[in-house]
Parts: sequence; structure tokens; C-alpha cells
Amino acid sequence: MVQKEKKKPGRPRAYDPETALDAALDVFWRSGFASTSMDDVTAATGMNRPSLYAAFGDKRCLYLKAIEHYRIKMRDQVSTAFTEDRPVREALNDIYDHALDLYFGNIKTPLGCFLICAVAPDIPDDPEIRRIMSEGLNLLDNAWRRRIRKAQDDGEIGKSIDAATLAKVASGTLYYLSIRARTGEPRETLESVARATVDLICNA
Amino acid sequence: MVQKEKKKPGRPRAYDPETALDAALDVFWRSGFASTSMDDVTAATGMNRPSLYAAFGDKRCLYLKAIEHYRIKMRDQVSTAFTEDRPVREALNDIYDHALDLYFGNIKTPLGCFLICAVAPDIPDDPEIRRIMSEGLNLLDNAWRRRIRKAQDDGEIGKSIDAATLAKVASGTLYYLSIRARTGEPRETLESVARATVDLICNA
DNA sequence: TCTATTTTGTACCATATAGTACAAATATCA
DNA sequence: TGATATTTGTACTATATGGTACAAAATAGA
Repeated sequence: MVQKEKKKPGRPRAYDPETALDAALDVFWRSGFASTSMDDVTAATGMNRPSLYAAFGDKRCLYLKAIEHYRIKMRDQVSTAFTEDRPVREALNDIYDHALDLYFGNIKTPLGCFLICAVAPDIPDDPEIRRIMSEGLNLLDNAWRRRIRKAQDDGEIGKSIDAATLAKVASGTLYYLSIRARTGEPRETLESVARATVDLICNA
Repeated sequence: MVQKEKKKPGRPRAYDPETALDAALDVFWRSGFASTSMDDVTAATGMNRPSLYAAFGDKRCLYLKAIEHYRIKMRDQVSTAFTEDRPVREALNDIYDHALDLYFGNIKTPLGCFLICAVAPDIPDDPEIRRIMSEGLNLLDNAWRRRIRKAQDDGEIGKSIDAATLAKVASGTLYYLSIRARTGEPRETLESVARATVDLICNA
């Protein structure tokens, strides 16, 4: 049960934390941590600086919260496609489609996967970012692995290559879709790559 | 014929432009454009600021030159593996190996592909970077495509999926190797993914 | 209505950073 | 040796940026 509005004394906040975090994610997603100024964030969220700092801490804290926010967004967008019960071909293709929905977003310029395309450069200089990034991508690999493993057990996919490795190949195509969405490749082209990958894996 | 040293009047430069550009690439490769300060570059190159600006122009010019420098490095490292005459299996595996050599580099912390891992975030805010990035990745896709197409003509690879699409799947695995090298995944794991991809493509 | 509490909004500070001015240094050439 | 040309190195400027102080505003509760 979510406690929606516990009436507190004091001036009420003029922003919705969830909406603000979403706006912050958008600017980080577009330009990355270093290229995004706190002024950009205030502009995107509509919040003033002290409110921003009071709500989310300093820039790096906000960035970490944005990453976590993205992780949840990713889960909501694609995780159901992994667990639904149906033929593996259909499932895998559907996963890619949902991912493309996320990568192309609702804005004019597609940005790809936030982790792959925007967070990656921060890895060498920040061990915690590396850890979070690693875990986030592992979650994805593991989701592929479980679904592919199930298909192997069901006899839908051959067992000549182990599920964990096939899963990483599947992720690789996801990375391709991300990067290429960001470089401006048309969605149809990327859908073809996704379908080809599904073909290859299902014929393994 | 390269004109090595045309004796000019004036104080001789204390740096080697090629070496300096290589050092500049290293710091951009590690931290990306925005996180890298010109002080970082001066430290890495050993050049002082005015010499740096005289030699390469402003920060963005230097960055573009570093990208071009990387493109050449990439070509030198992997392009011969594409054109050598031998069985396609051997060729594809060798390409991945050479790429991994580049991604793991000579330093302790592997950085992956410069374009994929460091330049990608700059795309949305800089049309020229987008163009360069796009062209760079297209070159890679096309190299895969030509080699795979040849293998299809030679009967080594089936024709159920067209070469251009298979090429993009092959690139996808390359992107995976890049990102995962940067997150700290061991090289052996990535070699397995490469070998699995080659298996899948050769059995297509 | 008065007090306590929380958020807002302006204004500000300290620092980091991209880029440059200018004189000293070091070469070639006459 | 002197004139010319090019690079070096120090010091500097202007600006952008992360972060904060503080008073005004707006609520709940007594």
C-alpha cells in the first residue's frame, strides 16, 4: 500500500518527484552525465536548484537515481515479454520490439538504451557506475538465458550452444539496436536485424 | 613518399604529433569528450596548451582528429583480417580476436571500442559526430557484409538470410564485446560469445 | 491568529575549464 | 653575427558550472 499523501506541515512542493526524475533521466539520456549541466536539469524538470538538491542530493546522486529509474522503466517495458508463455520465436521477437519502443521513445531523435549509449563512458572513472552497469546488463543477459534455456528444454532450440552464450549473442543484437537507433538508422532496418537474430538462435 | 623532416626555421617542436594524438585519443577513449579537460590532454601528451591549440585547434577539432586517428587504428588492426584469403570460419574468428586486442588494449582497464563506448553519447547534440560515427560503423558493417557475401557465394554460408543483415548481427556481437570489455568482463567469456556468433552465422 | 515547519526563489560563491597574450627560447638562413 | 621564423612556457581572462545561504512564501496544527 502506497501512502499517497501524508499531510505534512510546511509549504507544499510544487513538483512531482516521479515526473521530475523522469525529466532528469531524459536529459542525462540525451547528453550523458558530463555534458548535462544542473541548469539543464532545472530547465527540464522545472524545479529550482535548491529544491533539486533537497530532493535528490548532488549531481551524481541524481544521476544514480536516474539510472535506477531507467532500470525500472526497462523492467516494466520488456520483462513481461520474457515471462509470458508462448512459442520462443514469438517471445524473442516481441522482446526486441518492446526494446525498440524504448530506444526510439516518444521523441523525435531516438536515443537507444540509456545504459549502452550514455552511461558506458562513465565506467572507467567510477567503480560504482561500473558495478551498477554490469549488474543491469547481467539482468538482461540472465533474462535471455532463462527464456532460451526453457526453449532448449522444450526442444524449440538446439543445445549445441549453451543458453548463457546464446543469451549474450541476443544481447549483442540489442546493443546494436541501441547504438544504431542513436546514429539514426531507420527502425525497419533494425527490426530486420532482430528477426535475423531470432532466426539464427532458433535454428541453433 | 612521406616527407619526413623538411627543415624549417624557428624553434623545433618538442613533441611528435602522431604520438601526441595517440595520447589524446587515450584520454578521450577513457573518459569521453565532456569529462576530459584540456588539462588532462596536456598532461597526457606532455604538451603545453598553446602548442596543443596550435597543433590541433580547439577541443572539438582535437576530438575529431582523435576519432579519425582511431578509425585508422581500427583499420590497421582488423581490416587485413577481413581480406585475407582463407576459410570464413577462421576469418571471422580472427576478426573478433583482433578486435578484442584493440578493445583490451595495452593498459590495465579495458576500454572497449572508442566509438561505441565513448563517442556514442555525443551523437544527439552534434550532427557531424553523428555522421562520422554512422560512417565509421557502416564501414564495419560493410566489411562484414563483403566477407559474408563472399562466403555465401563460395557455398560456405547459407543464403536464407542476406549478407547485409548477417553482417549487422556480426557487428552486434562486436558491440557486445566492446561494452562488456569496458564493464570488466573477462576476455575468455567474450571469446566464447564471438565463437558462438561465428557458429551461428556459419550454420545459417 | 500565532507558531512551527517545509518549500520556494533569488542571489551568490568558489572552482574548474576553454581558450589566449606575450615574452623567452631555439632553430634556419643570409 | 644578425635577421627572421617558429615553438615553448608562464600567466592570464572570461565564462560555465556545481553547490549553497537566506529570506519570503505557503502550509498544518494549536
